[in-house]
Amino acid sequence: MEAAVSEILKRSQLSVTDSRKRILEFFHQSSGALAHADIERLSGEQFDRVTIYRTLQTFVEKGIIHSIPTADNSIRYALCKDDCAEGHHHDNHIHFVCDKCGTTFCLDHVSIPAVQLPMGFTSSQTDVIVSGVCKQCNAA
Amino acid sequence: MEAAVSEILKRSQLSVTDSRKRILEFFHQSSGALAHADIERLSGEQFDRVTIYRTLQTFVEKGIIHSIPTADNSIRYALCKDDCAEGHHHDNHIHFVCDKCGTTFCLDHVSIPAVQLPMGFTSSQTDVIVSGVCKQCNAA
DNA sequence: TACATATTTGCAACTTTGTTGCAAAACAAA
DNA sequence: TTTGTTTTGCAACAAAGTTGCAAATATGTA
Ligand SMILES: [Mn+2]
Ligand SMILES: [Mn+2]
Ligand SMILES: [Zn+2]
Ligand SMILES: [Zn+2]
Repeated sequence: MEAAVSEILKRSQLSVTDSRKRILEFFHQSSGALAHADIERLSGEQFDRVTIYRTLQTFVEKGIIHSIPTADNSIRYALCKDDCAEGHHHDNHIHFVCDKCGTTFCLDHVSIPAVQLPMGFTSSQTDVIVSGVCKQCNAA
Repeated sequence: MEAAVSEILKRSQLSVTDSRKRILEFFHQSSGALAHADIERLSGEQFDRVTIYRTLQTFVEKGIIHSIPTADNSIRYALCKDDCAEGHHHDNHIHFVCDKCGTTFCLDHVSIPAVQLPMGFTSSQTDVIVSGVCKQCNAA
């Protein structure tokens, strides 16, 4: 794990530092998306708040994670899959927020439905956020 | 206009006050959605920030306006159409954010597409935010 | 390995955004 | 007009995010 995250950082031409390794590990260990506050909690007093802000920002720029808009207006982040690179995200999937456990999932295999816009409007991006109850919570 | 907004307030069983009338007028005069900061700017020093927060909250509860999730994580609000009432919103439309002018539109006549969720997931609500270039900006 | 250079971090100070309690002001009903 | 209820503004606070800068850490080279 430790070696794997270092590789990812190097591939993105980032210096390999404690905070970056640690924060990237959190994402690999988590099933859902993480907010700034989650990382702050997970890391205890290990890093300064500012470092977490800057690390998340850097990861987004490098195409390592993407940010997720949610209905309750809290920014969350999740790992990008394959083909995101610096300045080029290709995260064409919908997001699901569980009303029970609060987890935010990337549903990678559900593609974004096409919407028919009124005349004159042109679209560059479509975000879909579905809320409801997730698999785990429905089973329980 | 002044009389019209007073009517709406009374219908929702709200006291008719200066701030409520004024803020509701802003929404009727605006083509797009408004954020708290927009209202603060539009009203100058006329009202306290706290009053604006409380007024928006009250309007949402009464079904007069609805809040709109946006990709840049700023809450915006727009007027509800017909059949929203206290505690019962029926705003089944998508939202469009223009990358050029920044305006957020409610596209009332575009219905929410159905998405096929993975086994085990059940949905209660779907939010769709399309970004791109709006009619006005495309024409210009 | 040691050094020089470039990058990142932590701290402090600050801004912006949002919340709460409470007394004064405004409103609604009689 | 009077009375009781609701709303407002103020103050104080909490949470969230930003910026500049010096110290610490990482990287590439000798
Ligand atoms: Mn995602
Ligand atoms: Mn709307
Ligand atoms: Zn769940
Ligand atoms: Zn536009």
